[in-house]
Amino acid sequence: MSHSVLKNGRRVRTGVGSGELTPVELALVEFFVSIADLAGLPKSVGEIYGLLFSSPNPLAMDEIIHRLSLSKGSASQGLRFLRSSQAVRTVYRAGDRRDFYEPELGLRNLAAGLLKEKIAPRLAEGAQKLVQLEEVLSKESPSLRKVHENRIQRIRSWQRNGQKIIPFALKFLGG
Amino acid sequence: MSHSVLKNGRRVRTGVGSGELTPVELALVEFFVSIADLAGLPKSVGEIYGLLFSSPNPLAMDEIIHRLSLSKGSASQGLRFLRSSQAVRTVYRAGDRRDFYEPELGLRNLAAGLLKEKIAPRLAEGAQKLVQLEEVLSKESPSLRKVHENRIQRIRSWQRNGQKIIPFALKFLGG
DNA sequence: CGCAAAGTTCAATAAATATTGAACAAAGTG
DNA sequence: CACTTTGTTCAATATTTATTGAACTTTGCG
Repeated sequence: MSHSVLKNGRRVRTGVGSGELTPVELALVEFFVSIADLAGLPKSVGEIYGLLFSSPNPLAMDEIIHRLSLSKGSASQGLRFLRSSQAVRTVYRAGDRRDFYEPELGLRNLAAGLLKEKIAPRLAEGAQKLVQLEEVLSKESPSLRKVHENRIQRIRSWQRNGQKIIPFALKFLGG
Repeated sequence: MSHSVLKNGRRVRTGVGSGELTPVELALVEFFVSIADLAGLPKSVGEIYGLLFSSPNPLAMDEIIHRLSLSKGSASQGLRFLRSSQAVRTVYRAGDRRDFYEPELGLRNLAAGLLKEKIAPRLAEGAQKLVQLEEVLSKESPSLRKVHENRIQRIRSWQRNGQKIIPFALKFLGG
């Protein structure tokens, strides 16, 4: 349990040591891993957010690596994603060169971040495909073209309705 | 209906044959593949829905297999998923033993189906984890427990807000 | 019935994705 | 500056997930 590894000189007090999580931390990490999975994000991203969520104070990357037994690469990439989607904030600590991280706790902001970072670009790409589509439409027989124009209208209507919801849903989550 | 490969060795030339898609079909299939990807569904599911979406008339499984060059297994499993999430309906054709499929075109129903089939079970699983969590909470030091109780409250509030949105969002999508 | 077409299942395999770790860059520190 | 700590990048590898195809079940028809 508490292998409090005194690294260089005097790091005393390590509540829980290397690669181990308390039961509560473990449960929270698992919870967020399952959310990450649902959202199509790497497990490591869920683990990192979960650990930060369970921590009373901000953590630095090396602590995250240690507690979760992650590689430096995964931790760096995971934090980059969480930062860029505003799921995590950096916190500065006097006399420490490392960046410390704390989780965003507002669902609204979490959702908005994911939306911007993960979903919006894909939807744009999809819309792009629709444009290409219109170009080839004219080459079809009139009857088939009518069917296809109809269906594409349908997609357009989906897009409009989807757009309309967003600001509204975000407001809801803002509580 | 105009497509066919006569099995007695002769091919009757028709619109579009084996494993080929017209440009419009291709664009629609790609569109839905990118949506499937966004939603964390297998590519094949997107392909199947896309092909059905582009088709003026219902298609049978063997036609889908042929046009998309899919295996029987993928087609069967993909259709099973689409059926179970109500993204696709079976249509009966007199004198034909095969099941024919047509796409659901209403965004509301599509969304509701995905929600029920893919999302809801995962969220239930997540809620389950939270229950386990409460059990171990009591073993923590008072100050840490306070922090954790707080954060778990936060998750609860996320869940409540999420729930509230759903019927509302569906109504929005209802056209 | 017996046969053939339609559809399902699932172990093996292929394809896609995440993770690792070693090489690199940046930024303080003394 | 040389040195150490911190953080990034990305090719190689491990892990996860989807797809295939052959064996099986089911269904309808003569």
